Amino acid sequence: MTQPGGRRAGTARPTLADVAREAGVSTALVSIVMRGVPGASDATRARVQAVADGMGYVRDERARKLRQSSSRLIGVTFDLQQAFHGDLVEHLYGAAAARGYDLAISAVAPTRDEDVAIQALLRERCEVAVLLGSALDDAVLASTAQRVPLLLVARRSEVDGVSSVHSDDAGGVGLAVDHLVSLGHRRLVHVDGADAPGADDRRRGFALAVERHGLTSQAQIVPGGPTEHDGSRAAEALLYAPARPSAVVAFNDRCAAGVLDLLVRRQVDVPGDVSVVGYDDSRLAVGPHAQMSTISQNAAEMAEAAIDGALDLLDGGDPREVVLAPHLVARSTSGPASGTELLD
Amino acid sequence: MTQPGGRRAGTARPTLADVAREAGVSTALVSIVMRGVPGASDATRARVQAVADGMGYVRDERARKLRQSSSRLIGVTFDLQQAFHGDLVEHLYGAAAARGYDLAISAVAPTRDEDVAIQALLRERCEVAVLLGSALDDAVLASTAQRVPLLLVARRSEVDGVSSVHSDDAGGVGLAVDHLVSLGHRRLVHVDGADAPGADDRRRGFALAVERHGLTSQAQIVPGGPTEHDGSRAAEALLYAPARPSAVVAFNDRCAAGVLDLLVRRQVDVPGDVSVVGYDDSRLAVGPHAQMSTISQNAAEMAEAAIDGALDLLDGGDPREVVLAPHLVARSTSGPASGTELLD
DNA sequence: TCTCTCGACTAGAACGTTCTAGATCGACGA
DNA sequence: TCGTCGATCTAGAACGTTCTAGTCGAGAGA
Repeated sequence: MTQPGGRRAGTARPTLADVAREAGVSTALVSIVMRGVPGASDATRARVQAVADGMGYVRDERARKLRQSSSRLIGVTFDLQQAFHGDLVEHLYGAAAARGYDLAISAVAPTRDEDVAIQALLRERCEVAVLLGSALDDAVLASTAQRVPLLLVARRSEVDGVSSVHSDDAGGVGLAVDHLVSLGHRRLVHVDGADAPGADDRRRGFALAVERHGLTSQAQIVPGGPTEHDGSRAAEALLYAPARPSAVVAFNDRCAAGVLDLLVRRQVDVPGDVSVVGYDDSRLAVGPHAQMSTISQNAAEMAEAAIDGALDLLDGGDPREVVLAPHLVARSTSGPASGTELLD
Repeated sequence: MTQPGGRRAGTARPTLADVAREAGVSTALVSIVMRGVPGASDATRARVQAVADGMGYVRDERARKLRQSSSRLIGVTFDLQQAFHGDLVEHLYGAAAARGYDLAISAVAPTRDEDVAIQALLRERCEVAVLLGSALDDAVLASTAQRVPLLLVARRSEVDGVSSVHSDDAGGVGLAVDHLVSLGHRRLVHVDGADAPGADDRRRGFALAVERHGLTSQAQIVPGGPTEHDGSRAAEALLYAPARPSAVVAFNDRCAAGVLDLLVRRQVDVPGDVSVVGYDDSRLAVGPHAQMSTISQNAAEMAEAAIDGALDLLDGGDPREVVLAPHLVARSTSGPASGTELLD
């Protein structure tokens, strides 16, 4: 007994034809009414709409997209574990809807490869794929770009034919350094992101910024990584360093959270003794356990730029790289340098 | 110039008909080969496959699902902001694939209502909808259930015709209490979840458990909430309480993180002076800043149960409630009660 | 009165699959 | 020699929508 009485109500969903029969008109007319396009009188429009509502008609997106010449569908891959991706996806929904496009989202996770996620999108026949923080290497990106127009978000692309939207990582770290220097800090340290995407740029940005302020000799770059654990480990090492820094610029918020946690545990006053600045303005930054000063990438702006870039690519525009300006969000983990700092 | 030369390569994706023409066979045969079903000789199978690969053929999932009597599609709504939902979605992918089903995921976020997310799934014609931690009220759930079989995850359902999979919240809190009592703790406090889903059950579970241990008079339930901030606030109040508790059972991990953060800031030793147990075993629990003892809901098991329940519903099975046993994960925020505790 | 236009509506062909119902053909047993 | 069978392949109809190319009146202009 697979189909009989036990079957859920409403499983046989009404189609255009059902509505048309009920209303005594053609399917084409119902289609016109449902889409809200001109071609029907107000009277019949109202009548058909009422019948459709009464029957609980919901259009079949699959059939619609199959028929339409363009599917008006944007594919998005994102990492389930990354909070910032969540923010981006949320705003992508809005940005796409505003331009009359739908989103097909496909998740990436430890047990679900990026390839698998992209393949699923291709099968959905999205017109363009937006990859959030892709970890694919250039060769794979290039071959994927043969199949579908590609736009990378939060990652740079050197691959021919692939657009990208990312923030100015070097500049962002520069903002953090400027902020700390303006608070009187002189001994700055950067806990870097090791080989994480964007780590090179942020390292470079730190080096440039401290040089700009003439503080290179007092600055230091220590090995870190993208996780709390990396931050924690790096902070521990710093505590035993001969000249303890007065301010830390971490690779990202998770790393900064690790740094903060260790400092708090060791009774180091933040920001009294040491200031800490993160990067991303993820949800980690706004918990009460860390009203973290950080560099914000502005997910909404990034999402808008991504959708714009994707549609431009669809219109035959040339691939391009959009670099967004990040901005500083000063919260409670950064403050004036202590007296001893100012003296040296 | 919308279509001309600038167009991305590969935009016109090959169809079954293209492959068939190229290989000199019928579309039906290509379909047979692509699906890997019997009905083609090994020789032609290999030849057609080669042609398809050469042309970069990818099947159109939309057309396929339109044609198939059953779409073999499971719709899932999840909250982009909740880490545990991410874990669940990951395992849902696996569980669905193992049973030959695809997943259509639709996100819920502050700017994207659950209604909107569900409507999108209905348009995709999924056969059954799995709602993670739905916040819809019973009336809306009931009317939605008229349109598509419904299964709630991580939430109880009193609604007729709706299945659910959730863990035994009361029992889980009981495990936490048992654990703490076995470590010698006597003065227990529960920072509750206010009106968050599941908070009632957990509150009840705490009351039952302390009663079971004959500790009701020394136990206390204080108002909290589901966020770090709530936990922090509650912990602050506890520090000023006349009889400081020796162990805290928090509503969830975020709440526990808030508690922990405040305790650490106030130089309260965890678990030396106070033990803290969370609930969820989310990623929050495993950061280095809090190797948190917690109650784990086991996302993988829950996802399996959800898919099983959803497919059972599809097969005409009666709606049912599956209650999973949570288990304790003892990490470093819970330890033996201090001497003073043991004396009283 | 005859044509012309315009609004309201419809018939039927797509879209790219899968499925049902054959067709074709060589082999094999009687 | 003939029918039968199984393996291999194909024609054509679905699926539910949108789109193209109409039809049909009614009113306007000549």
